[in-house]
Amino acid sequence: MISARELMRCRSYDLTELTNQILHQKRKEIEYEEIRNMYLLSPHLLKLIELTLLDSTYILRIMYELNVIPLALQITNICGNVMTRTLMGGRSERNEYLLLHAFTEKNFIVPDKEYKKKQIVNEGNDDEDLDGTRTQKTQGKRKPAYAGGLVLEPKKGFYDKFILLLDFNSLYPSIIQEYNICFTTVNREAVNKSINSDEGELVDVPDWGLEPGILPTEIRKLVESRRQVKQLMKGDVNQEQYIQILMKTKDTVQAMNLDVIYGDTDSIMINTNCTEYEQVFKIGNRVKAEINKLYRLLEIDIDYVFKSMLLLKKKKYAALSIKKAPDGSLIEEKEMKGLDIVRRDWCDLAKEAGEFVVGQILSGENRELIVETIHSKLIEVGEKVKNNDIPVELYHISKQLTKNPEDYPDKKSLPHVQVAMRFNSKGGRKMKAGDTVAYVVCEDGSALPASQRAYHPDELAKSETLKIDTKYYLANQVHPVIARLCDPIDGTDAAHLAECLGLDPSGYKHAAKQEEMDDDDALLGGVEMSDEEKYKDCNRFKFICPGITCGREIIFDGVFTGAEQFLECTLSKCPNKDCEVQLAGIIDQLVNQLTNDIRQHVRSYYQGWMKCEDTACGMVTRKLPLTFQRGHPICSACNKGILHTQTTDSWLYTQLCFYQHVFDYERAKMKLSDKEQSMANTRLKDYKEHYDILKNVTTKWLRKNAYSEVNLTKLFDGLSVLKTEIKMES
DNA sequence: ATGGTAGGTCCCACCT
DNA sequence: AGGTGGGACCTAC
Repeated sequence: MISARELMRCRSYDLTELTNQILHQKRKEIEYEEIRNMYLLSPHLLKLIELTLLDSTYILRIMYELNVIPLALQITNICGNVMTRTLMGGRSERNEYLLLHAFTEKNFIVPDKEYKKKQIVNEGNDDEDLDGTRTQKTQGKRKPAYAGGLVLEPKKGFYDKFILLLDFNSLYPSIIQEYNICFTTVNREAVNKSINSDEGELVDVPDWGLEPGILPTEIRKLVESRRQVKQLMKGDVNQEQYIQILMKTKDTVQAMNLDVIYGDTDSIMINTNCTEYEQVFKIGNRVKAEINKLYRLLEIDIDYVFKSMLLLKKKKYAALSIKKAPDGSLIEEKEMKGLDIVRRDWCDLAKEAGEFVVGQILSGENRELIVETIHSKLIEVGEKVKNNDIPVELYHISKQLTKNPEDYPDKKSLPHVQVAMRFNSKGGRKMKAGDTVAYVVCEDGSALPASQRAYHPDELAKSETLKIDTKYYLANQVHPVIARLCDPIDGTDAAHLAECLGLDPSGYKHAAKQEEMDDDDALLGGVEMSDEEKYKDCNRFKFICPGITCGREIIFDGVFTGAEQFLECTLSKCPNKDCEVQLAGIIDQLVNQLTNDIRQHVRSYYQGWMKCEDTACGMVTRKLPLTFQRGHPICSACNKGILHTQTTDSWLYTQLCFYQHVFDYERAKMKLSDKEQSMANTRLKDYKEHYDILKNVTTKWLRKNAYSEVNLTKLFDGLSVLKTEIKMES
């Protein structure tokens, strides 16, 4: 059981489940009451003995299948600990032994191990023992000892363009190597002070000149040997092609807007807005190259290319990954993270329905068709449930006991604890901490809340009166799982989904979708945007006509006006009929105006007005607060929200692109009819140089500023956080 | 005594 | 009635 916990993921780790999962055999369970009876007749007793021996062979065969002994031996050889201890689980002891050997070899004397009690958030005397020592009986949340990985707010929604997933390989080990983090190199006093203070002061990274520490050296050995093993396992598949891609990276000169849609700790997801596999790889490799330049050892790499993706929440998404097989064909694979479907505490009925829905959404089919298919599937599920046409196993819900059942202070409303208590009261095998309890929610004639109507599957099987609570399963299992998946999908909503399942839809709001589109999203969104859309938040270029009798405000929205034989250039003359001013003749004034406008925007960008992200607070300030959380300024008004700059670099970038666009003669020409194009090439062609002058003004500003070519901002935001982390923020 | 933090979701008690 | 905070569980990294 312990080894299986370490080596595989499973709903439950009891022998019946493992035998089923690994050996694909059905183990016969004997109920406690039966055992006594089996002693009454010798054939029955023989049967009992036979079953017991069979259990032993199951255990041996499972260990064989999982390679338990060779793997444990390998770990023990590497760490130099005791093999029985390896087999007993517990990871830290293995690390301790590995380091003890490494330090001893270098003639260090290692201090005795200290056992420290961990601080509980809610200070109080309630779990103080008689002798005054603090116990950890109340496993209330501890205050985290240090800050963990940053998780970017995802740009939720469904994507059908290729998504790149890049991640740092073995981030923490690499950080340790990159910055030479070791017990021997880090200022331990400062670390302890930092841990014990509430402020979480930062500790400096070790000086660059120091000798490599023991920890980084050991980690390098481990990472190297792991890399070798991986290489051996991979064989020579794909290598040639891999290198070739790498070589062509330089060719991708085209400036691109990298749209970072999500990231968790050591990874970044980029919407490439692209539908060509090879092209996606080029983009990915460019990013990779940019980032890897920054570090000595830290290395980012392309992990996945997703063909379509449903991004729901932090740590919750589904995607269709594609890989090239050795024969060149593309292999698709579903990748699901965090969704209810991958959790064991939802019943299979809900999970299977959810799996179907995810499959549909990712299929890339026509949206209306998908919605229709989902609806009819739900109608089918609803009817099957009502007609008792569902195998009872699909209703099983599993939850693990984290304490022994009797140790829960509030067991009344924890279904799995109640079921375990009843099970234990029968005598025989006792369910205890770490066991997984299966239960079903039943109608039992009482009016109690669902959480108090949970029964062991055996109780349901034996009872005449208990019945599956079908409404609970439709409303509280299937519906929420499906509704969450469909949230970003247009054409359906919680109420409609409920209706399909045969539930009363009035309780579910026909609410608008949860759309969290901010300016950034609009700018970089997943769909290819029209120019109007892309530049909708931009300031237009306005100019007051200097004509003595005119003074008209002229708005430049493009190069050409009118159509066909009446086609004109916006620079030819003032739009005021009675005004004779030739705009192309006063190009210097226009250049001045444009330069001023751009300066204004750049200034406002550097002035750095910030706004609190908490809309309830809404604080606007230029004063940088004194408190930071992982590199982000915290609003001093509400002490909660993160302050964001109002004129963002991406906005400024778009604004400059907009000016460029307005004066782009060649590009505007492409959109004209054939007849108009020929006019643009003849009668109007002299205006081109005037537009070019204005266009070049903006191009110069775009070049001048770092935010121009590639929008890596978010990405580097993430990276700077990583840098902060290695300063061991407490 | 027996790796960690971040984060979503459900449920209940408690408050306004 | 509706918000909030904490416990419990499970997952991502």
